[in-house]
Amino acid sequence: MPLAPLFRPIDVAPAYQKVADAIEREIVNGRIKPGDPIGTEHDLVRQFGVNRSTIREGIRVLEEGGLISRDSSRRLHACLPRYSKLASRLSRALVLHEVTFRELYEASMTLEIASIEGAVERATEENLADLTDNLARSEAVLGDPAALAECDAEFHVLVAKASQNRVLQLAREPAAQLFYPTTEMIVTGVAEGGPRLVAAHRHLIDAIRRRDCEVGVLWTRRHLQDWRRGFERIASLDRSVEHMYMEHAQAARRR
Amino acid sequence: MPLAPLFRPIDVAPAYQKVADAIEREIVNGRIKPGDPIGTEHDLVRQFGVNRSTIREGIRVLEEGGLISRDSSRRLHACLPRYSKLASRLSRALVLHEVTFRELYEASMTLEIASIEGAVERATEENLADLTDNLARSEAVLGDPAALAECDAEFHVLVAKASQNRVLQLAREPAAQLFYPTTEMIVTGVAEGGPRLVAAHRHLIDAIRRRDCEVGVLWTRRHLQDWRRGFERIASLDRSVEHMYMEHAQAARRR
DNA sequence: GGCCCTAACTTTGTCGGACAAAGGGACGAA
DNA sequence: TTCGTCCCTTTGTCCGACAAAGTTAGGGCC
Repeated sequence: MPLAPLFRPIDVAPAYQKVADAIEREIVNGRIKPGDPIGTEHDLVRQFGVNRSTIREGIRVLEEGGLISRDSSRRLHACLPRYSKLASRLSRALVLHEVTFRELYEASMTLEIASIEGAVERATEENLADLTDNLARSEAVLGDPAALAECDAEFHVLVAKASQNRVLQLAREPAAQLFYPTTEMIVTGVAEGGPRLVAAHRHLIDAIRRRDCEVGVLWTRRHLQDWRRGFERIASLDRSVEHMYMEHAQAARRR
Repeated sequence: MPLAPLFRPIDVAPAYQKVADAIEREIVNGRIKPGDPIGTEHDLVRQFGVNRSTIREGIRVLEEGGLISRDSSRRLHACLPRYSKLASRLSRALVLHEVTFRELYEASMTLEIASIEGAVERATEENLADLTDNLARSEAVLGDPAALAECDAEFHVLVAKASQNRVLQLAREPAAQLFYPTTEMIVTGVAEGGPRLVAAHRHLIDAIRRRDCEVGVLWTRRHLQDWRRGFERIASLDRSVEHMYMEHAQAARRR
């Protein structure tokens, strides 16, 4: 029979990690609210009793995690992590794991259908206005594949927003970010691609406005199947997402 | 008419950020492969021509992003970001955004159904063996809510794995991590909770083995509805996920 | 009194150097 | 060969320093 343990495992984390953990704890448990100032590096040096270099390493960790950021005057304050930034981390991970477009397609089918269902059920007038505005802009840039692809990405973000479900919003984003560059390629290569894309968006807005779930789901399916058909003219669905696609995700992250 | 621009915007990012970006680029575009050594801090000092403090700040950024890590002897090497670690960042974000359990429930319903559908279609013998093993362990710890909740979380990770869709695996994880602590509470508070949970798992494994999609979806629905009923005995679905839940996610991240 | 401009102060980003602790490798002894 | 020891490297941390950019305070001007 083993002895009752006398000692707890000791915490051997490096100091910068402990600094980051301590600040993270205060933010996550709500004692520091988003927007609250964190104090200057010198303040933290005094509070934690470690060197400024150590503090700065801890700050980098939190900054990268999106928990704190620097305002225009570079002062530190807590903030709400932004979905698009976090999602781009995930997109990056998916690329490194070499997921296939088939996985992307299948997951997106599920996620986008769930989004439209939520949107049909709960979209507000404001959501609809945003979507309509997006549609108008899409029509205006029909001849510009890059701009159209960007509009398409934004359209689906808006649909997800209209679902009023932030978990869904977050869950769909990583896959969606990887779609974006291929959409541009498809619209460039397939003549009827642009008009079909915009037509699908119009039907989706209509379905949301009329609260017609079935039509919404139908057109989401068609929209994604269109993407698939277009993509398969270029490459196989079983191809893994390639590294070049990351450039777009990186650009999106900085925005 | 505006003049044609003579100059490109110059890059004013701080040096540590440039260091991180440069290394990230090499990893993401594949010139440095997961597992490859990055070199010592001193090497990087020489290569980038900046101070070691600056290099170290850049390293922290990449480390937090999961792109590089240190092995047993603390040497740096590139690595594949781990889903569970990234997902816990997202879980943390969801908590800070104060998402409701209703959002969590709705999104999970979609994601877990998609997982089981994929698993029914594509699960391998090995997946089934893992699931069966998990079931056995669950039965063994029926009296221990914390252990059972952990088994439940693992079960659904295994189902997602069996779907062979890594995008789905990643998408479901943040929401799933937030479920875990409530499962423990429910199993503790509701006497028949544990047995029902294990029974549902048994039916799910059975459905996967027999490739019976309908039954799989049915039991996933029931399983989640059970959770919902249990949860509603404790609190309203419209309550936002609270800060205390993060403690579990944090523990999971370090693992 | 209110507003603008300058000067002093703060804060950040970066640098150079320093040292203890821990790990790895080489070298010699058994 | 295996073991133990010594040395070197690497990391984590500290100290002090400085330029650039931002902030604050004070004084002069309307």
